[in-house]
Amino acid sequence: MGATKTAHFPARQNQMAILFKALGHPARIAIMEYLIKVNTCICGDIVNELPLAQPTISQHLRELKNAGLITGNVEGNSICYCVDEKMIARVLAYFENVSGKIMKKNNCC
Amino acid sequence: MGATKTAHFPARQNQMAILFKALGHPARIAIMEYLIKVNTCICGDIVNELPLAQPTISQHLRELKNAGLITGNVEGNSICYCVDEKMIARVLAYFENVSGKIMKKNNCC
DNA sequence: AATCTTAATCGTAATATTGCAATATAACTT
DNA sequence: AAGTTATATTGCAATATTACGATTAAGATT
Repeated sequence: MGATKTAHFPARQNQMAILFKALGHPARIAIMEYLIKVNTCICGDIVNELPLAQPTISQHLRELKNAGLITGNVEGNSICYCVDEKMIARVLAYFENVSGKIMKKNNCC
Repeated sequence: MGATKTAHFPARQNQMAILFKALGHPARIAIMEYLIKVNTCICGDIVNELPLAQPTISQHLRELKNAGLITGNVEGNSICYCVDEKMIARVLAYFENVSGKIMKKNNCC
């Protein structure tokens, strides 16, 4: 006991959870927002931008990349990271769907 | 070391991270989706719906409530949980904003 | 080639999360 | 009041996450 019972849930729910989990840390929110702000891809600038050590940033970048939220392209010496629009669109679509279902009626307690 | 350096990030980013973190578990996604599906508020039915023990569900419900994603109202013997539309709307707005900023131009690597 | 720069990886300590059995609490039922 | 039902809390084991110093890997620069 202690590990998430991933196998007991449908793949779709697991996938959404992976996306949200990746966004569930202020450093990773900050990285995403910075990437969106500067648009053109950045790498080690993030280390200068955030109050965390380089290995920690690298670790957070890997998690965002594993979740599919960003991509990293080797560019000579450095690595160029950028937001993956498709994933953002996917999360947006999820909430639009959810939001629509709630709005229908919410005669709750 | 080991704890998130919350104090080093702006409150807004911390708040968004709390919301996403709460959604970052398949059981909590399942609970949210179930609540949305049945609309009218439910309590212990969730225990029958999901493959987790009652204390575990109770714990997940508390986390969703702490994040502000659901509300729980005492109704006689049982407790009636429901989705908080305001929070869903807030997350939706976040992604609409983010999505709009990305769409502008994404001439990335 | 020696050095510098950039970023990943390794190892590890501190802390958080997940899950559940056992127990507690609170309201309802008889 | 005693029993039932519904949910929360406690305590704990297993596992995951967070953060970083030290090191490594790989391309760039001199």
